[in-house]
Amino acid sequence: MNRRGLDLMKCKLLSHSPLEVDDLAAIDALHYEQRRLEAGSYILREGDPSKICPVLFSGFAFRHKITANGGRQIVAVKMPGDALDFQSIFVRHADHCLQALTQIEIATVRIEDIERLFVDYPNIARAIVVDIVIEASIGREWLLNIGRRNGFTRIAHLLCEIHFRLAITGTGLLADKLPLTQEQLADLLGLSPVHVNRCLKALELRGAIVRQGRSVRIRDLGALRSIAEFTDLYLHSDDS
Amino acid sequence: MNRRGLDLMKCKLLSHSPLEVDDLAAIDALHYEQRRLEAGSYILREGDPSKICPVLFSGFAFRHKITANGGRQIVAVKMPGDALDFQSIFVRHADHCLQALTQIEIATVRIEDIERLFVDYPNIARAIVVDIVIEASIGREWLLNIGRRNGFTRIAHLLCEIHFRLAITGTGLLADKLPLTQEQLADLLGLSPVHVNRCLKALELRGAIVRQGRSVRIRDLGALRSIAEFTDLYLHSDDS
DNA sequence: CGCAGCATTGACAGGGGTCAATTGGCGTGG
DNA sequence: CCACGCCAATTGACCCCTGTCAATGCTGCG
Repeated sequence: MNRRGLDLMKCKLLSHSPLEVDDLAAIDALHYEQRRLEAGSYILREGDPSKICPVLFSGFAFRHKITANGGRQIVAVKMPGDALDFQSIFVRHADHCLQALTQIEIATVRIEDIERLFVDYPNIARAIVVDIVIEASIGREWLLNIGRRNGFTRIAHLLCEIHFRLAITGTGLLADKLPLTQEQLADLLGLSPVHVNRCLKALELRGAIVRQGRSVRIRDLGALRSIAEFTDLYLHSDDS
Repeated sequence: MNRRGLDLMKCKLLSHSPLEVDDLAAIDALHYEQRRLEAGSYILREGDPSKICPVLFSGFAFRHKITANGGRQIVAVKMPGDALDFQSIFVRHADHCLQALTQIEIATVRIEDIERLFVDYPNIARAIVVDIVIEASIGREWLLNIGRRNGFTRIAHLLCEIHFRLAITGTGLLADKLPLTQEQLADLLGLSPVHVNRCLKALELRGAIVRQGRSVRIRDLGALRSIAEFTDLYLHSDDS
């Protein structure tokens, strides 16, 4: 069976926390069920009780919340190797929805198994919490991004972030195309789809990105970084 | 010596996590130094190494981040009883600034002492992580608030949140006045000070709040809740 | 090859930002 | 106890960024 997903997760955890051989062995020994989900499938809905902790093998997923009058805000994006819901270990109900962005493959691990790892393996426990803390840090940067940067800069910043986060497990956005529609970008950035389109056009005029068909690709990472004044400190990628 | 602050913290932790007698005793045995800080004092700056974990005895504090061109965004507000920086246990450098909002009293505990609690007392470890997870959940709601609600609704939502969070340790905002200037409200909500003023005026016209002098007070919590479509699910106040 | 859904564009409007002047509250010093 | 000065709040004028609406192009898929 394909274990690439768990390897990616180990890679992610190792990027910020020191794990020993027996820690890694314990992760390898995890029992899980692999499933493939179509783009748009719900993995978890707001208010659901916590039962599983899915790990993302391939594809992208996201968390979102919805306003009473229908406004949707994406509050986190998850990438291959990410554990999708460590927090279920700690609270009874989900405070947001978790949904597949592209077609994805996930491994569902029973929450009790993760809890056992948390109790029995201090290094893993720490790695899990570091993971939660880093996601929170990314959330804070998003608050700054949405609250205090204009559309143009905001998009540039997001593209930088996705690039650097993908780089942690090997690839970056320079190589791949962005797996987000403009409507999803809009929900992610607190903008309207139309305005996202305008800003993307402006970024292309500046030579920072290329658009071909329905896909976006980074062309000049340096330009993008300087537009966004991007620093990757908040990703804590070399912290321990 | 005044132990009211640590009692408040125990109260906060107990509101979401079951702690036993010996857990509470371990907290009581913590060695700490009490300090008083003026409004505006920095407790921690972005990039600082992690050395201490302050607990807020009285007054309010906040986290903020700054854009390269000077825009400031407040990304969290902390209230009496809150531990201000559990996350320092897990990452090497601060990714944001931590500052006193009003005059405050804090107890500084050495990070090693908290780490020891984390390792030796599983219940406390869990309570600490739950605390981190809840702060992250609040951050997600703020993303929704800033990204998808207009100024008027956005302020109403914030006032509701502060009221309910204060209620966890006994008081609510109905009784007290809001300890935030309009400029701070602006930085908190991703608005301009002028627009905050306009929205507050509108909220007063609706009868939801009262303003006297420089202070804001909730007058009709029900009205405020229905304007903001407020639910306190994301505060996880009765989760375990 | 035709349809469905996303992307693109223009026109227009409004929420919210900016600037600047004025008011008002409150602490401080005389 | 009053006057002064500072800082926050308030207000009006103006404009731009961004949202909304609607029409038109694309493009990938069945």
